[in-house]
Amino acid sequence: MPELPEVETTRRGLAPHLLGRRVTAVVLRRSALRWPIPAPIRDELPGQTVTAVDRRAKYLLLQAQTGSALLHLGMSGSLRVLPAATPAGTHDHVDLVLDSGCVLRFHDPRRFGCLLWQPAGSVHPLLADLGPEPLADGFDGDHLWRCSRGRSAPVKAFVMDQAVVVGIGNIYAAEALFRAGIHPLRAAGKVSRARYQQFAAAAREVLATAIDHGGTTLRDFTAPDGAPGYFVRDLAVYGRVGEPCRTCGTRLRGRLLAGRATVWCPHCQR
DNA sequence: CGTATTCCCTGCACGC
DNA sequence: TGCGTGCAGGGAATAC
Repeated sequence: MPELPEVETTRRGLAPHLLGRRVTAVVLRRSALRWPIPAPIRDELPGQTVTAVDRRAKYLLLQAQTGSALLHLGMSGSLRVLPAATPAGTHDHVDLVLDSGCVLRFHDPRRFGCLLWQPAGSVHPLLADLGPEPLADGFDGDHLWRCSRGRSAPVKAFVMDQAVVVGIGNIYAAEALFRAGIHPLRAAGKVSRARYQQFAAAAREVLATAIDHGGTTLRDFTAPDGAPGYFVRDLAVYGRVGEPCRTCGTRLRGRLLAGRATVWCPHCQR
């Protein structure tokens, strides 16, 4: 599902098609995804040129002159660049028509995604309280250790909190915790500084490798050229409940944690 | 403030 | 074959 690597894969795929292109029209086949699509997307964006395609956390920002289009893929969203004449299918909610003869098409069956507008010079409230980027300077084990003191929530929920560190969702939390040898149910405040340093390194490695492999495709995700992500073959624990641990052979355990499927190796993770 | 729970939505895998 | 049920999950909203 779209976590940081899938959003970054999308960003990299979109950039060459969008940079320097003018949005000639916006086609809204649905007025709201998770939230109503604000008027400036329809009224202000057409005629403007895309000057940058950025990512912050799991959000994509298409920078234009008077503001930025802010996109979130939610659970099932994907963006494709297609020839303008390509007929729209079910759940193809929005097209940004480009002066290149292509359209940027937003497809999202479950409609947990969003398309919002951020006026130039302002920061959208959704972006205001986000934690550091895990692949940038400013994120390390000490940051996690300091944030976690006194927190009794399970460490898995803690590292998925976007105010603590961004971009880590259910899949990559499970994978990074496995690589760091940390049990997902352990209280965040009881995890040592050294363990958080291991986790930070593991998270960087998992995210970077997943980006190299074009993300993880379980069902819906595709890159803008339609390609699936191949990191699914590298998953050590996610989706493997009851199967043997690839390190020690122990049967992987699973349970629901804060509404999320959680998987771990009872031997390798403490 | 922190934590746990609910809800939004559709498609698909199940079991009967 | 078809129908009901449960699950998938990002993250805001809500309750405590």
